[in-house]
Amino acid sequence: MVDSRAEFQIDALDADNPTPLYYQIYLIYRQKILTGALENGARLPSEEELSEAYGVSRITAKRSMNELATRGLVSRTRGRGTIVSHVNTAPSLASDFSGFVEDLIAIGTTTTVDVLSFDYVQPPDQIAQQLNLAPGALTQRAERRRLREGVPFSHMTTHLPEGIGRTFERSDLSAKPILRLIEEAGHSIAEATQSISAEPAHPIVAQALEVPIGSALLKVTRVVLNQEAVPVQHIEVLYRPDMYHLEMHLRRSPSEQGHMKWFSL
Amino acid sequence: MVDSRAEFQIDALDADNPTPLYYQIYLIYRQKILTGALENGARLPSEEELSEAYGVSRITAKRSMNELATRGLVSRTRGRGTIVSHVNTAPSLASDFSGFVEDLIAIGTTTTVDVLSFDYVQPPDQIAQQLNLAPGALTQRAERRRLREGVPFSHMTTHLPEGIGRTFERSDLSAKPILRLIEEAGHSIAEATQSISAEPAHPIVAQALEVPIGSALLKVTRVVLNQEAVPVQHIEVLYRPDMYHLEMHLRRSPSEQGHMKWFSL
DNA sequence: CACTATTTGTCCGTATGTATG
DNA sequence: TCATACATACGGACAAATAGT
Repeated sequence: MVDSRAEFQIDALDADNPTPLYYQIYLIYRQKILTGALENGARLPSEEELSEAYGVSRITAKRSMNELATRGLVSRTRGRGTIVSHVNTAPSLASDFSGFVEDLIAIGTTTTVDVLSFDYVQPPDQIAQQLNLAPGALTQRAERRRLREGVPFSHMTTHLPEGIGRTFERSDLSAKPILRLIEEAGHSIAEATQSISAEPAHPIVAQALEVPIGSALLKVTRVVLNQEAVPVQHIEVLYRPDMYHLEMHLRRSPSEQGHMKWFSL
Repeated sequence: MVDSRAEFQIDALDADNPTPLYYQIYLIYRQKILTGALENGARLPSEEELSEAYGVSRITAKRSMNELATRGLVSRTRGRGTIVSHVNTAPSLASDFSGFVEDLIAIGTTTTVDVLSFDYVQPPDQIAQQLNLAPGALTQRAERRRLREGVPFSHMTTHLPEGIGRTFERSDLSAKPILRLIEEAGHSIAEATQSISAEPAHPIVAQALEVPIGSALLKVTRVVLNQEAVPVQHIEVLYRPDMYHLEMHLRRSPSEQGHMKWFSL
């Protein structure tokens, strides 16, 4: 029953969280600007209003605004206030489920691939299990990064059974989609199971995607099977939410009209 | 070409991020424990190893471990080290796309609903547009929270056109699924468009979901249409990734065998 | 033109939190 | 545990630019 909240009144910040207050407020408005909730030219609350709304001193409110200003998201002028000075140039790519991003040459923009690491390792238990591997078996682990117009876009970690991995080289990974390499190794791809969640950016991933540590990423984990139902690939992809999102269409199944059942298209 | 990285070497923490170092390290291991990457009984690195790996003083490393200990995630004993003492009791709920979570009375566990706020407002432009409303039209905005076994699970913000909203009361929202209320208002639900992304926890949401501000949440935005293709609901749901994820099965479409096309089941 | 309200810029002193050796 | 350095946050006070009356 948390209802003591007027029109634009905002509840107190998290006191348990040691993240500085000015930074928490900075993050809130940064998000509003990057998601387009606050458009270019929009005026932010005054320092007085902010300190009122969040229950902080004016100095702290000011600092959060200055943080936005030094990163070029807003411009500030005495007597005029704080104005958004950021044009949302790159609307986030959308993907429906008709194709993997692997093959997104769509939308006119091209993406490039960086291979960040490439080696053969004993995979974590969970991955070994999902790939149905014998204990101690090796996998080819590759970390790659996809960029659109030079901006990092997604971070992919793939594990392939060693037998498949040995059929190609590190350099092939930046040239061809990995699913094509698997097919060239003689495995006809048939189906996949996919899990979608969210995860904070690990320091390594944060660096690769050029986002702050701990910022929210969309996570897709997928196990791909060949026609004999043998797992041939485990992939975990972390997407920058400001550059990518999934879209899908659901339609109610006629036979289940009374039961709120749906299926996706 | 970021490849300067040994086996378990971990890169430096984010210096730009003013979040305290001990807290950043705490969050990293908290995540590993909650996601099950570190299972109950597993041993964490020693303070010495941590301070080495992250480039911080031993005191800072110690503090991050103590933070885990005071929250009951690990237990620490002199000479023995730091041991995970957390059993992953509630494996995260999975939903395929055969049913909305609205009606997840499945899996034996029951969920309850809190109504956090309930009012009539002029919606943000983007929502007004997606609901195809005239400028200035009102919507019923309700913020609700879903809990499983007392633990907050998801935060839902719904907007309904005023005409539909007026057909029921605030108290109905905690008793019946909202889609059922819409149907009782005479709208037969036919299809929906859904967008999936990730978002950091806003202070208000963080409080409602009992997670740290800024932690990663799974975001699902859905517009539901009735049989006449008129939008009847806009809903934005934020899920705790440790308690919920989406799962789906993809099968290659036979006709597109050569083009890496898939469709979901 | 002055007058006023608004809003940001700058400065002080002090208390507390973070991180180091 | 201690001493030290630095960052964060507070309240208060005053200056300077902007916009409207």
